[in-house]
Amino acid sequence: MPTHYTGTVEEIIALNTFIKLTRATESLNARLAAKGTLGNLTITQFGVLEVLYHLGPMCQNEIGAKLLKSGGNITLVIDNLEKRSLVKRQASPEDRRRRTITLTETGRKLIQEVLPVHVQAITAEMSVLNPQEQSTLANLCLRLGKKD
Amino acid sequence: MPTHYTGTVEEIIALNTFIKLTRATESLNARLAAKGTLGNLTITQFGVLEVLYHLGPMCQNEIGAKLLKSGGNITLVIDNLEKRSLVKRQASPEDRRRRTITLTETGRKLIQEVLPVHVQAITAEMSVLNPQEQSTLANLCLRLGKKD
DNA sequence: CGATTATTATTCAATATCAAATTATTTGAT
DNA sequence: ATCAAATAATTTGATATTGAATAATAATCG
Repeated sequence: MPTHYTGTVEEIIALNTFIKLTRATESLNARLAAKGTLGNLTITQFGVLEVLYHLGPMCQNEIGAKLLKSGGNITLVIDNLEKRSLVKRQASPEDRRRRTITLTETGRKLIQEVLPVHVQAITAEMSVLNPQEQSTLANLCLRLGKKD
Repeated sequence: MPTHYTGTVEEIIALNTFIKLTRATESLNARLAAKGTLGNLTITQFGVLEVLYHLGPMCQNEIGAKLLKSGGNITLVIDNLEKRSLVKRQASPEDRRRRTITLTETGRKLIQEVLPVHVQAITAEMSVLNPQEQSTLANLCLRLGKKD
């Protein structure tokens, strides 16, 4: 029904699964964005603050690796966060190529305030599946996402 | 382990599932992009050609609804496809606000050529899960993506 | 009929995103 | 120790993406 592609049974199943996975992720994110629980942050900005909050200061490279984003992208996102004084760049003493990124007090306060609200929103959206179903989904996704 | 957030069991499970879902989708797409099976098309351009190929000519609005993209975005993507002569805009006779988008012969040839290769790549990536697991995943995602 | 409302596409401004090129620095091998 | 290769950040150019504003057209309702 969703797939109009003609191919082997294996291909139809794979394509159908891929499409549903993609659509679930996109529509979930669209609904979360519509709820406005991200506190005037983009998804990626939120991700950067969140990773700094939970894992402590780190260089841009590491942030990019955690979030699966390119270096050039992280440079821009950090630029925009820095303009709003949510993070700051510091020279790294051991390696002068690196800039260590730290949360400012403002940044910490913001993520502390926004995170629980956003987690609530995620929890509400996910609740169409019961905990066991969610765990099943998480495990399947974990295997699919491997190789990172 | 992946989630450093402190909250209720329900929240932890939901957040963990959400993160794994997001990462699976992103890393899957990154690996597919790396394979270069998209024939010099971006994901969205591919999506536009694919939907026109399988569902026939339609106006930009409809394309946007299918792909969950904004109107402004579709205008630009169609612009870029039109520059490469892969689609063309036609005035709609019944409604002069609409532009009907049609595949050109070049566009049809391209998507016919690229689609099977890309489906193969998707099938290969999905094959870490057996067909039954894929179906389970598809069903869970379908329920999660509802409300579109 | 005529005015209000809705819909379609476009434009604009801001942010995201990647890949490729560049610069600065570090590391490793000889 | 020196030189080559690797790594970190930045810049640039192209495309994506949204939301808001606008213009053109259509539909509705009083």
